[in-house]
Amino acid sequence: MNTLAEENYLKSIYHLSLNAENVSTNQLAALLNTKASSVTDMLKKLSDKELINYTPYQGVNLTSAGEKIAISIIRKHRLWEYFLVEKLDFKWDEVHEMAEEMEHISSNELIDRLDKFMGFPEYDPHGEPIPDCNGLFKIHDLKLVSAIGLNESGTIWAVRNHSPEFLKYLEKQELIIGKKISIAEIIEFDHSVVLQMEDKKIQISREVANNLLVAI
Amino acid sequence: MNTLAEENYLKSIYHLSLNAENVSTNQLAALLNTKASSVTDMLKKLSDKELINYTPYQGVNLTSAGEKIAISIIRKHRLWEYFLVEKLDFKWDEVHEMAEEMEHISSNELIDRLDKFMGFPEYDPHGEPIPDCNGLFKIHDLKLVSAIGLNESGTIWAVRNHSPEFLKYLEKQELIIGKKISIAEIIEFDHSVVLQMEDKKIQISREVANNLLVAI
DNA sequence: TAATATATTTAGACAAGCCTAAATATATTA
DNA sequence: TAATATATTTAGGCTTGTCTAAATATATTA
Ligand SMILES: [Mn+2]
Ligand SMILES: [Mn+2]
Ligand SMILES: [Mn+2]
Ligand SMILES: [Mn+2]
Repeated sequence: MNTLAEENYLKSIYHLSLNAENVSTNQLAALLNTKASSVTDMLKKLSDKELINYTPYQGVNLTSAGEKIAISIIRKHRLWEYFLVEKLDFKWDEVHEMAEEMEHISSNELIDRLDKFMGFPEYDPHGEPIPDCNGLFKIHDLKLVSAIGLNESGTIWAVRNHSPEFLKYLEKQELIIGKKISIAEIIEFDHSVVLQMEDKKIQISREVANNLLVAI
Repeated sequence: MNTLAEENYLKSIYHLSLNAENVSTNQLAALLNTKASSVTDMLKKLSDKELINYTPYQGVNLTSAGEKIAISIIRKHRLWEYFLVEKLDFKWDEVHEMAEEMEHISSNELIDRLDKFMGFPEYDPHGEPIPDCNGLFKIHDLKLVSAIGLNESGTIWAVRNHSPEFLKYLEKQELIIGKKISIAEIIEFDHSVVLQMEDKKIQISREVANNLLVAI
């Protein structure tokens, strides 16, 4: 149907669109680890296929056909991550790269049966919602730890970064999904945050706080 | 490591090598649904990588490095077929095409854990042996139904063709793995074969007999 | 063994996806 | 608003894997 490269571009446009209406060439180049000129080439192709709306110099957004494809890739990614963790006992920091390959297995019948086999899970190992076979998924009102105020509290719900380094660090600090935390102190100088947990206080950097989502 | 195209060539060379010492350019072109000139190009590449022994005009065979890769692709193919049938309830005639994609998922750790998850199965849904993580597998002395004599009997053990049409036909005729049959008659004219089964006789064409393997 | 048929390789081309360098458009800032 | 900086696109090229047509090697057959 669509090539692997096209699918990866659509998925990246989808993810970047969550933060800004239009996605720029350079944003895509950075996320896809490629050059701006390569991105321009592909944007023309996707535009010809009517999967994105593209006006030169003005950035892009997905058409509904493009969004549908993006969501189906994300559904596959998250279901395979769930499978790897729940059925094959991988850790949450080990599955992202494998899922990057598996998300391109084309059969929808396969992924729907996998979904059923696992009991229709709603969240992947990183707390992200898994779209159902119609592309629908739960949207929670989550906040970055870096964006909540002093003494506010919440429950760790999801992470914004799937790198093994980040996930291993969180695990070591016991900052896992479901944990209750509150903001004990915000360091003005470097925006580090001191978290009050049930049994201890820990300090995390601004960068960590920027990749950790809580439900208030 | 190796590209998808390279993996498919190695796998095809492996399969064709089971019947003849050296594999010809045209045999590969036919199996891979491509042109002889394309095959020649790829043979040069694989030869440069020392995955095959190639002498122009003389056909090819796998080096031990090439064979190792071919067997690992076949291991993945068969384990995924087993997974699709045993865990996701697909029928044996539905899984081959999906496995053609899944066999290229690169992680060996993943496939070893999948193997364990399923209890280290020894045969895939088509009766073919699944190589273990060291590339070792059972070799049975099987015979084509077309190659056994009048009144000889055996047990259907494996099929040589994975097309949905063939497999559906076998299922309709109850020619499934494990069934006992004997040769009741061989029609001289077109080499059709009449099989005696437990409760009935059925006649199959030479082509079907050529794709059905029995253990004597 | 010479002529013919078949198999294989070579030559030249193309699409996809990527690259670097240069040109051009947009944004910033003086 | 003019100069400068940044973002984006265009031009031209490369690699992989494919193709058709032509050349050449091997096999078959008279
Ligand atoms: Mn992931
Ligand atoms: Mn995830
Ligand atoms: Mn198969
Ligand atoms: Mn099989």
